[in-house]
Amino acid sequence: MTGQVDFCTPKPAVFHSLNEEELTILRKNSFEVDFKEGETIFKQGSPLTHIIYLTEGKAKLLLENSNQTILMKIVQESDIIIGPGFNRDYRHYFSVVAIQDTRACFINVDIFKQFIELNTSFALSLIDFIHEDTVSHFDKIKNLTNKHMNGRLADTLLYLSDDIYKSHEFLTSLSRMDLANMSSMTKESVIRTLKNFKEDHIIDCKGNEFKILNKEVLIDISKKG
Amino acid sequence: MTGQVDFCTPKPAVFHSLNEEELTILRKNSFEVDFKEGETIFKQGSPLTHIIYLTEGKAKLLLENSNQTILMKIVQESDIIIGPGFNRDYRHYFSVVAIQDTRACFINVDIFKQFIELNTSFALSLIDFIHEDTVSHFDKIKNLTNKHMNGRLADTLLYLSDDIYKSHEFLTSLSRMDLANMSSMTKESVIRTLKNFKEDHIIDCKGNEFKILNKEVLIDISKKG
DNA sequence: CGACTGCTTGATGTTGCTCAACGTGCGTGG
DNA sequence: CCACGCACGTTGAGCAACATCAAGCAGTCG
Repeated sequence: MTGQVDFCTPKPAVFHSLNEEELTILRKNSFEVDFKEGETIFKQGSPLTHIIYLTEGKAKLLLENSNQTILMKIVQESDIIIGPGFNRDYRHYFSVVAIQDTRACFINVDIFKQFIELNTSFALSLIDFIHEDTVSHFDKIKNLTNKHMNGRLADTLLYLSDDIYKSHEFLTSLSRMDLANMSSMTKESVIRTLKNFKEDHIIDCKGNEFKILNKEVLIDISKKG
Repeated sequence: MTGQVDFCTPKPAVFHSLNEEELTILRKNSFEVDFKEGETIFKQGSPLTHIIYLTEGKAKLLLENSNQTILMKIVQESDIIIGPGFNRDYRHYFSVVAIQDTRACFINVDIFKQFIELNTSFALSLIDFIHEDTVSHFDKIKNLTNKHMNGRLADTLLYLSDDIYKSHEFLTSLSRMDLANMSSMTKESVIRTLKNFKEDHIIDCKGNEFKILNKEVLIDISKKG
């Protein structure tokens, strides 16, 4: 952590439901912190004292385990991060680690809870937001049980291209191991599968630079599993 | 569907947050329907017009797919079923099928939404409830990526024994195929693994009757994967 | 009684993990 | 400056886990 700025601007869509008065309270009770690439924003198991959203940069959301790490998703600007520990055991159920230099806004959890108690349309937006996550969990579970390595890695590449880097060509700071944890395979299998995709001219990659050459085929592989 | 009774009693814990007036509205806007074993209570993809909870019996919650079915969990008396389509696209994201004769209470979805808008402590309970589900999804994802068949089937048996039938000895209407869909394996593998467990005197089973003989070992298998 | 559904078993094939070895770039300390 | 360790990337061989396929069996329902 290198910097700390007070009064961050609340960007996530959930906050659209707040009125001016509430936004003022929010601004007064939140602050920003800068993280460098690789730094942990918060750690699974630690106390959940603040709700967080990113104002800049990207971070990976990790489900950790003695044996294994699962990369659930990449969070980026305007993504709000509320774990299932909120209002329950107040613990973090996952870790969040910056994959770029990142600025995060911290909102005191009690203030956040007050908004739910005072503003029902905020509560409703929040429920919508959590449900959006639920759908992605369903997708993840379906993919894990249905798809083979080709399909899962194709999914990961399409996710990075479409949702995160928003280009068919991107430079990422994610390692082969990260891609493996995203697709639930070993790093060796990631390398082998990428090699196959390259040989079939579906993608091109050198180091951390990726190019999607034939998106249709990639989508096809993702669908067929 | 064989019967229909008006004015069901709201049992799920979420409703504890409602006051007398609201409970009256709830009773007036809900009704019960009886289902026989095997009948579909609602189907994935169909419109979500009612929130449901069971007043009697048990049902399986299924994520369906062209190739595969995933049995996510068993719902039973007092479990409320709110899908992620609520307040979003109003579609069901999973199917629910009775595994016993079951009575379900249907609550109009608009009325349900009104409660969230009028009663913030109800909204907060609901968020807690959805978060509870999120934790179970995390567990499912962890299990799928970490554990081998032995561990996954041990999980399923412990879940049925501890959470559903609440006895170390139970008779179930779930088929071998259902157990397979719960543990994401094939029915053949379920049969083989059950046989191994029997040979090691960890469980005993004849047809649909199950007995857990050595719970400690079963827990151990579940942990080790 | 015959068709059907669910259960069981064995043989066989595939997927993808593990392990081991090696290369490469980068930072650190002598 | 070089030596060294370390993290990451790459490749190949062998093996364990698990699915698929095929066949037979038991119970049940019209």
